[in-house]
Amino acid sequence: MNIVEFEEIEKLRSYEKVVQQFVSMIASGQLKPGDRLLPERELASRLSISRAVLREAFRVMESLGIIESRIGSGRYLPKADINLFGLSEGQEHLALYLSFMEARSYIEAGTVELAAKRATGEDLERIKKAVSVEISRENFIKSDTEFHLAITAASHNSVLDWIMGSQLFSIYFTGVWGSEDPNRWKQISEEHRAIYEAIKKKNAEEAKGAILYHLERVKDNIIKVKG
Amino acid sequence: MNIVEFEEIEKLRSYEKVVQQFVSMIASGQLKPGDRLLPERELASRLSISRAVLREAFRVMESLGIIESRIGSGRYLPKADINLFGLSEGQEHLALYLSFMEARSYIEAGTVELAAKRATGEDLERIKKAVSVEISRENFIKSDTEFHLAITAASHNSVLDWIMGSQLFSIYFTGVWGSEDPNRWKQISEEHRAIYEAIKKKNAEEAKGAILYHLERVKDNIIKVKG
DNA sequence: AAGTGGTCTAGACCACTGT
DNA sequence: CAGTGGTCTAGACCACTTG
Repeated sequence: MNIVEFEEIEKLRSYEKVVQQFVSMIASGQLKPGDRLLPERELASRLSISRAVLREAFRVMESLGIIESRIGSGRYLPKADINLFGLSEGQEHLALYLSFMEARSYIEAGTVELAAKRATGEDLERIKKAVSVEISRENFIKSDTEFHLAITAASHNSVLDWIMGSQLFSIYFTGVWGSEDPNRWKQISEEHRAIYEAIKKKNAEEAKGAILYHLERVKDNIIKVKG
Repeated sequence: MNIVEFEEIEKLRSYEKVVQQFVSMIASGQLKPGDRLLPERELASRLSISRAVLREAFRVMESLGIIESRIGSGRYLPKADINLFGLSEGQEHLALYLSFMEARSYIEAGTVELAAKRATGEDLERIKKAVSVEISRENFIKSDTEFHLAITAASHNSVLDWIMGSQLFSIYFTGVWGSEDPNRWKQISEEHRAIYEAIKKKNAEEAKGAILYHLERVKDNIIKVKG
């Protein structure tokens, strides 16, 4: 996984910018499951891009499962299974988030376990650096994401790497789920540090326990705030 | 995840057919890491499709990480170390496959655990049906894939569903890893059945143990044959 | 019937790479 | 310099869904 360096980029292709724009609208909740997008032709003119580029973006989003095209009808955000977590209408957003956290608990149980076994000195440096950053409102998403991707890289498994770095996952990582509570920021730092220490000690079981605890806390915190 | 019914479909969009064609060429080893594809304009005329459709296909493959576009140079299959295929080469080939199996062990530990908790009668029917098929050389990939996707569906987690059903995973599922040994087919059926029974009993721990055992056996079998 | 996605045509110009 | 991807234009026709 590449480190996301916010300074350099900006050389994205047109279609990638479009995807990012939609991804962030989904992440922020401006676009919700079940919503219908504007017609392709109209969207193209509003965004000042050609239909061709817009369609490239749609294809990618389609393959990510974040939109559905229905011939003769339009493009939609797939409806979420809200029943699952005992949620009610209007909480589809939260339903998706809980599925995501659930999936992460399995996937990251894997990445930390492997990281504990395989992390090189360089890997540990990157994780340590991510842990050292003091969390603030501004850098919350960036530093949290970097911490989890640093562990992923240390797991040296290209498939897990692909999953954690996928555009779909970035929807959640860049979502509106950041905590506003400075006390929670401190706790997060401590939880991250515990994971780091366990990996450094090459104690896979401890690392696994630490990340599961961390993800559980993250989830509970969101439910408390949004649920 | 939708059930793949080979009888009905065929109504794929043009770009999906193109993606499938490339995916199967990668899975079969006709295309290898480092290979350069033909120029976009030439490929379009050879496949008798418009440049626009071909580009849609390339965008999707790009987002899957299975091709890279280099302006002014061409499109390439990523080199072996970072990439996710190489299914017909020697050693990297195997390393990649092991990454995949490793990732699956974590992900499917999740899907079976959740399936044991959440599977509906309908879900169990689908899994049972998949287990009931007698494995042969012809249906090996299809029936094995269907079994694992049926469990995934029963987990009722859209994120895990997306991962297991992704085109990237299909490269491995449709790869050259099928066993040729009829005795092994029988064992696979038994292992599948054990997983099914555990899910049916809603015994998550047993289901987890059963799938980890199964995946371990699959892996060992491949190493024995290909390693 | 109108709206919308799916696909195509037949070009064009730019930016970049490699020789 | 020629080749190649990135993007665009300005249309067109078909198949399908919805009212």
